[in-house]
Amino acid sequence: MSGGVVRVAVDIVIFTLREGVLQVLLIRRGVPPFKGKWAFPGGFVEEAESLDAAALRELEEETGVSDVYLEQLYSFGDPKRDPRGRVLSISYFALLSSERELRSGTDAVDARWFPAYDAPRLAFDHRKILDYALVRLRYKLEWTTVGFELLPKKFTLTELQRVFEAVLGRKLDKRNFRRKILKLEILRALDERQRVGVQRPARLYKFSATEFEKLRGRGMIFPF
Amino acid sequence: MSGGVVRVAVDIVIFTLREGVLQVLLIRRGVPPFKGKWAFPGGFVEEAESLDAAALRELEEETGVSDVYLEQLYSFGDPKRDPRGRVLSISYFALLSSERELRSGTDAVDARWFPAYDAPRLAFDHRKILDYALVRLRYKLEWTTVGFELLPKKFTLTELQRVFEAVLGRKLDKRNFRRKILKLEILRALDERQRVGVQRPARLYKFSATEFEKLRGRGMIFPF
DNA sequence: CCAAAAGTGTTGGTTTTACACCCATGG
DNA sequence: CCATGGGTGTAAAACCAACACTTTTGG
Repeated sequence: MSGGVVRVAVDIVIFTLREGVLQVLLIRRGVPPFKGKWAFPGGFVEEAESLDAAALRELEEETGVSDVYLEQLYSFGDPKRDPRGRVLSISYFALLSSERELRSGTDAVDARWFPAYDAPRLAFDHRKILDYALVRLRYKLEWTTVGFELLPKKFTLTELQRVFEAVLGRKLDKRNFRRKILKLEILRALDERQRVGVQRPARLYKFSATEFEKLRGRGMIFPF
Repeated sequence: MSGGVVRVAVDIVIFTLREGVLQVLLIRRGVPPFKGKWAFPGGFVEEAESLDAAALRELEEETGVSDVYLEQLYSFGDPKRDPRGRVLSISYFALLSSERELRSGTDAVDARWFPAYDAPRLAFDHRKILDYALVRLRYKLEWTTVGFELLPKKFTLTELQRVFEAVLGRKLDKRNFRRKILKLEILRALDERQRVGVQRPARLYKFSATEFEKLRGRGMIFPF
């Protein structure tokens, strides 16, 4: 029994959709190293705390949100990634539905949303983490149901399409998109409508978890 | 700056194909905890060593093989997963081509291949790691080109089909399988043949990386 | 000539893509 | 009656699943 002793941090890539743009939450570092640079929210894992619990705790501490979609992304362990010494980063990615607000205590100067595809220079190796998170998000959007996590409980089909377009970075055909989504039978059409502008109100839908379970059974949803 | 101090280990799920069966390498633990139980090869990450380097080193130390397909799988950090104290496990999975032999020094009593879908009881939380590795392997087999890593440089289409069948756990149609693989245009047909039994010799193929690169460009191969 | 695995096409159903117009609403 | 986004169908191409016989070889 041997082995070097290491400190372990979690870093969380939090995505949301604002004004039809995929955005990521960054925090400006107030202390060295990389003081003044933008970085992902995160922090050290505590004694007797699981990795998932640490990620949830940091998320809650830094943004005030809980009960969000969260999954482990990758572990970065280059011995030189942190100039302070050996720090392992277990990265997570989280999806925040577009109607949710950060805790108002979160100082606007220190925490800001940036377009995920046009982020500033990042501290540490966080650029690599972001790239990896984007790959993962694009992939999961197409093959799983995580896309709904970026929307409120009730949403229109056009809003859902905007999520796909913002993440994938390309326009989709409205008719084909609707046919494909509806054929999955994972949405429940509501009687309610929503007026967005001056035009015809759009029907609202909600994600139907029971239908989703059937899909999992058919092996159509990938578990990671 | 704070944070609990943790020891970090890598654990490696090594798959290969023997006699048409997907197998996984296990090592019998000679010391507590879980003395006598089977576990994945692995060990502690050293000072100034990256996670990937640690995984490669352990692989080489415990099996004598190097230059294999290796990718990070997931990090397990339940604080109670190791009775000795806080040990993080960064799990990896590796694919060994079927013709490669372990170092003969590897004692047959202490290191053995087991059918991956019928493994014995495992130490620590290694059962969870194995399940996760199998999910990942099945998925990557269908969507990437990792399948070739389980075969020698030159192989017949039937051998390739056996890899798919062993990993996916179901029979595939020979004609459909061949059409699908050949349509990808990632194989180069060789002039050589290989006689396996008494019957008609089978044509040999090799994986063609240049064609593979074209596929990546078309977005048909997922990068993880 | 027998046994064994290699090799090879067709058809029907499903899925995907490309594409354009009418509808409901408020002002 | 205009502007705006909501909502809808069809046809061609590509893809997928099911299915059986002939070929080559050594003994």
